Amino acid sequence: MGRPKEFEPDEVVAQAMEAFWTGGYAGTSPADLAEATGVGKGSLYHAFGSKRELFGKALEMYGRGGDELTQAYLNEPGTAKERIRAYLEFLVDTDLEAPVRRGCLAANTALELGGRDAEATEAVLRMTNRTIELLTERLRRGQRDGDVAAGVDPEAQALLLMNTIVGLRVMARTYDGPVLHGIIESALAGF
Amino acid sequence: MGRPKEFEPDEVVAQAMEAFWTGGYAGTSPADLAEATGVGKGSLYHAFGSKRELFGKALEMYGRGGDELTQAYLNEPGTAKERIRAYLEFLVDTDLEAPVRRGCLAANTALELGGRDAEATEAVLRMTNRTIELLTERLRRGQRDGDVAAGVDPEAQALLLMNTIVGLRVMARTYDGPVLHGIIESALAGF
DNA sequence: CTTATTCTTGAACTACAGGTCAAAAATCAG
DNA sequence: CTGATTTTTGACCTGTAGTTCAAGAATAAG
Repeated sequence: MGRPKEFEPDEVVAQAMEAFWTGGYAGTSPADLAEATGVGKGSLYHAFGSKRELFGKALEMYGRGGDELTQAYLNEPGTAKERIRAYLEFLVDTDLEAPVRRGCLAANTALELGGRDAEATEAVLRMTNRTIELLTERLRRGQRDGDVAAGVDPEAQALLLMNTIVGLRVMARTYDGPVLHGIIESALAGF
Repeated sequence: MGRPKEFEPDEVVAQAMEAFWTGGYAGTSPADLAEATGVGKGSLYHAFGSKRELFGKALEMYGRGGDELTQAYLNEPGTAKERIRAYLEFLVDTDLEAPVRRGCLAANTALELGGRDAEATEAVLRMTNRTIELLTERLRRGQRDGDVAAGVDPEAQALLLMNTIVGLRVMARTYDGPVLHGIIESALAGF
């Protein structure tokens, strides 16, 4: 009973996520969030407790989305290298197509809050570790399928790829498509 | 004539740079800057005009320092791979040793202001381009000296290295030494 | 010493961040 | 309809960001 909510919490979190993604944590004010979500400031506080908690939910949602996306890309038919290339190109291209270069919410958060906010740091760490895990698995499968050389260390290579991805998403702030695609090709030449 | 300044502008810029490096642009208030530099808020404004202008000077100083450092590391005796390894390890180690993980001012700025502040974006671009240039030259010299394979494309490899560096400095926010050094070794295996 | 000039200090100001709260509105149980 | 419950709304509050400014202090020229 009681008055029913006039919004879908998940939808609001999704819109808040977009706002934080574009503006950063500190750079997005409660007023901004109210405008982005169409929900009054008071209601947001009533429903989510604080700006920080809402950000937590947004980060979580981002992690889930990224996980699904990574799996989807890596599991489509093709060799490990083909699928990883497609994944990296997707990341870079969506970044470049966006009206505002905003990179990766996780990387942005790592830089903005890393070290200063334990929970956020952990959340980011979980996401990157998960991606490394998925990449490692995909490389292992590539070795079983015979399209990745047996001499490759899947975990080390996955770590290097993760590092490359993080780099790309920062470089996407200042460099353009051809440069970024060139980097992808160079990175893929390593295995 | 007139009353003499009670501080060395360069010293103040250096201290402001440290403060911005640690706290980010938005995260460092005029009050913080006054405390970090030991110069009154009013004097800072009198001498530098605005927080943004002071940040500009700090970025510039950071760029000069980075440039010198890069040259120093790359030009010491050794093969290209040895010198680049030493350079990357230096970057990672100083980052890890610092009481506060603060990464790279340029990368931090790219993420915080990239796209939103044209001047800052350009300043960052100049720095990375300069580093790429230095790496390219060093690889070319390696080819002349015979310690880098002729088949390597110096510019492409330098771009990839730059991307790796950027990645490392973000990853340094959440990962520890062994992981980061592993990434360095994997990255160096590529040429 | 006077004057012009430049710097310092601290108060003051406007704007907005982040958050709270009381009152009104919407629902359901009885 | 009444009461209990939950949400919405918008006013309101405290603190701080970023900046400005007037007054005083330190210097050099004449």
